[in-house]
Amino acid sequence: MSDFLNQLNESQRAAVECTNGASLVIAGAGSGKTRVLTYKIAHLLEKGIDARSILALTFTNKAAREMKERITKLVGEEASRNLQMGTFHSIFSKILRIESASLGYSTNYSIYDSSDSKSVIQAVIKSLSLDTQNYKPAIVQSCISMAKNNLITPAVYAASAEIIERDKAAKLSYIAEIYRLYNARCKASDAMDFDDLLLNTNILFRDFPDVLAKYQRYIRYILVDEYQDTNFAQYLIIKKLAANHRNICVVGDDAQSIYSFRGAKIENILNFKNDYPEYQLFKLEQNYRSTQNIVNAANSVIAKNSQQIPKNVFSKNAEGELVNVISNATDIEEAYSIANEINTLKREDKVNLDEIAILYRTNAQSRVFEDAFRKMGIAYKIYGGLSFYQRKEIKDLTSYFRLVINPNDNEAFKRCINEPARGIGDTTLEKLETSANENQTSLWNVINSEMLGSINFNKGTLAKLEGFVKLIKGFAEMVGNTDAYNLARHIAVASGYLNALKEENTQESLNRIENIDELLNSIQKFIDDNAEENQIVTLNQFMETISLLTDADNEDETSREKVTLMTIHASKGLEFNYVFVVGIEEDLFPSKRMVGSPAELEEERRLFYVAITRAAVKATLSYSNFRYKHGSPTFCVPSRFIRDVDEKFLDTSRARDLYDTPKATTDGMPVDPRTKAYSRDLRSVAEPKSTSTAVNEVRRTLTRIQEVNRKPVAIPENFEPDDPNSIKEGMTVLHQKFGPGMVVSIEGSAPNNKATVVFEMDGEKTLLLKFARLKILN
DNA sequence: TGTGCCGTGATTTTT
DNA sequence: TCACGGCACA
Repeated sequence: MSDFLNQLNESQRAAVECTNGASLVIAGAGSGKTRVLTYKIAHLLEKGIDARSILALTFTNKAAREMKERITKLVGEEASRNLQMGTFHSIFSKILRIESASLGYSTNYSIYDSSDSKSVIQAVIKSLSLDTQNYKPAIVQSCISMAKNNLITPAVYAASAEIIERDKAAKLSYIAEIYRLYNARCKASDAMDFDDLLLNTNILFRDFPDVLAKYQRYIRYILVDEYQDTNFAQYLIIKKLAANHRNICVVGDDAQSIYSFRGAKIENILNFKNDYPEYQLFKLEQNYRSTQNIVNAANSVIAKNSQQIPKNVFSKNAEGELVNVISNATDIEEAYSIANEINTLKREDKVNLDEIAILYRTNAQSRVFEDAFRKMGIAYKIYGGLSFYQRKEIKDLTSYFRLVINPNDNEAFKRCINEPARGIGDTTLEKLETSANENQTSLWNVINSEMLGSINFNKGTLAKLEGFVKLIKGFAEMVGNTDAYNLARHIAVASGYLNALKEENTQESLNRIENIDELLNSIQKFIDDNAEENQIVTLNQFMETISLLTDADNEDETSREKVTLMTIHASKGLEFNYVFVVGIEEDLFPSKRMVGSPAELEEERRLFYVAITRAAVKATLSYSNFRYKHGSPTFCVPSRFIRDVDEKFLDTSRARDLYDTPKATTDGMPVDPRTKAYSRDLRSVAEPKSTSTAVNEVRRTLTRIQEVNRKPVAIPENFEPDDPNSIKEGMTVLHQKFGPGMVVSIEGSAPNNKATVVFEMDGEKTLLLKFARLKILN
C-alpha cells in the first residue's frame, strides 16, 4: 500500500478509509474535499477494485477531468483508465445511447441545449397563439425544467390539481399544454434536452428493471461530488443504482448550496440519514485555504442562516489581514479604485495577476471593470457571456453536423436550411412546419417523403428543397467512412457556408472564419486524442462529447497573468489569493427578487459565503453609493450582508455610511442631498464618450434636422420606373422618395444586384435594383 | 428575401 | 446600456 494516506489529516483519512457502506462527508470550504474524493478512489483502486465498477459523478466536466488527472498521478494510467467518471449528464447520456431503443429514441439522438429548447418553446407558444407578454419563453422553460427535475412528466403535470391550480393563479394555465407539445416536438426531433437526460434515465430504470439490474451489477461503488447541488432526478438515480450494495459516498457542503433555482435540493444532503440510516458521517472542518480572519468572517455570516448542518470550520493558518470594506461614490470609481489597488499589489507585493479575482452577482457588472482595466493596462480574462459553442457560426456549422447525424433534428434543420441563403424563406419553412406538426413528424421527413407533394409549392421551391435533401444525404453517406475532421471540413465547404463568409469579406466575417478554423482544429485534436488502431474517429463521436461541453472546458493555457472576472456562481470550487467581491448593495446582492422569501434570502447569503471563502490571503468587500443600472444612475445602499459580518474581522476605515440606517426606500430615488454631489462625481470620473458614439449622435441629430427640413421632391405625375437591368454606373436617376441622384457603382448579379447611388438630398444609399424603382434621367 | 429602426425589458445557470 | 423581436420598406 502506498503511503499517500499519510498525506491526509485524521478526518480526511477516516473518510478515505471508509470504503464500504454509505458515508456522508460534510466538507467545509477549503477543507480538502477534492483531495478526499481522489484519494478515496485511488485507495479503492489500490485495494484491487476494478476501475470499471467505480462510478464518480461531478457537476462539471472540468472537475471530472482534474480529479481523473490527480488519480492517474497517484495510481498510474493503467489502473485509472477505465474509471466511470464524469458529470451526471455525460455518464447517463452514454447509458441512454446504449439503451435508447427501449425508450423509443435512436442511438444518435440529439441533445438540445438551453437555446434549442427555448426556441422550441417559443414556437409552441406561437402555434398556440398565446399572449407573448404573459407567456415568456424563459419562464415557461424554467417551469418545464423544474417539472422534469422533479420527475413530473407532461401527463403527471396535467393531472396534478395542485400544479394546475398554481399555474391558473399565475395566469399561466396553458403551461401544461405547452409542456405536452414541447415534449412531443422534441420526441419527433429525436432529441432530448439536458433535463431529459436525467428524467429519461429514471424512466428507463423504472420501466426496465432488467436494465437497472444490469447497471446495479456492474457499478459497485458510487461517489458523488457537490451533493448539495443535486436535484430530485439525480438523487433518485443514485439511490436506485446504490440500492443493493449501498456503497455510496456523497460529499458536499450545505453552506455552499447555491443552485436551488436550477432545481437543486438542499434536502438531499440534509435527509441522507433517512435513506441510509447505517451511514457514517465525516466532517472536514479544518480549512487549509484561508487565513483565520477570512474563515471567521465567513462563519459569522453563515451563522445568520437557520437551515444548516452544525459544523465548526476553523483555520490554523496565519491570522492574516482583516477583511477590507471599501465604499465608493460610483460604480465607475469602484472599478478604478480596485484597478489602482491591483496595480499596487502587482508593483509592491509582486503579486501575479492570476492570483486575483473580481467576483460579482451579475454578469452585467463586468463592464465597468473591463473598461477600467483596459484603460489602466491590466490584463484580465472574463468568464461567462457567450460561449464558443454558442457563437452563431459555430452553432450554424455544428447544426449541419447534427442534421447529418440525426436528420430529424428540427432545430438543426431550421438553422441550416437557409444558411447560407438558398432562397428558402420563412413562408416555405412555415408551411413545412405546419405539415410536420400535423403529421407528428420531423421537417426532414416532410421534405424527404410524399408529404411534400401535398403542400402547394411551386417548381422553384421544390427544386431548392430537393437540392437541400441531396446535399445532406451526400454528407450522411460519408459519416461512416470519413474521419471527423475531413467530413467537417467538407461540410463547411460543400454547404457553401465558408464561401458565403468569404464573400462577405468584412472584419466580422473574417473573425467568423477564424472561429470555424478553430472548431476544425479542435476536431483534429479530438481525433488525435481518441484515435484507436485501424479505426477512424467519426463526426458522431465528436458531437457526442461537445454537446455537453461549456466554455469553462476550453480554458486556454495562454491566459496566465490575467485577473479573473466572474460571477460568484462561476467561482464555486475555485480559490484565489486576493478576492474582491464587488457591488455588495441592497437590491443587487441580495438580488431585489430574493428579499421577499426567507429561503431565497438564505441562498443569497450562502452565495455571499461562497464569495468570501474563495479568498486565501485577503478578501475585499466593496460597494458603491451610485451605480448605472440599465443605463440610468441609481442610488444604492450597502448590503445587509456586510452588516452580517462580525465587525471584529472587518477593517471599515475606508467604508463610509456602512452602519447608517438606510434612508433609501425601495420605491423610487430618495431625495438625498448627497445625490447631486454623487452625480457630479459620476461625471468627473466617467470617461468622455467614445468618438464613434459622438459621431453617431451627430449623425442622428443631422438626420432629424434633414427630415424636418426636407422639401418634398417634385415627382412627375406619371412616374414610371425603368427596367432595373438598363441602369448602369454613371447614370443620373430619379427616386420617388430620395429625388435625383447619381449611380456610382453596381455590384452583384441580376436579379440581386445592388446599386450605390449618391442622392442630392440624402447622400449615399445602397439600393437593391429590383425594388428601387429608379427612373433614368440622363 | 433581407435589413434597419423602434420599442421593450432586463438574475444567478456546473449540463 | 444593450440585445432582441416585430415590422415596415427596399
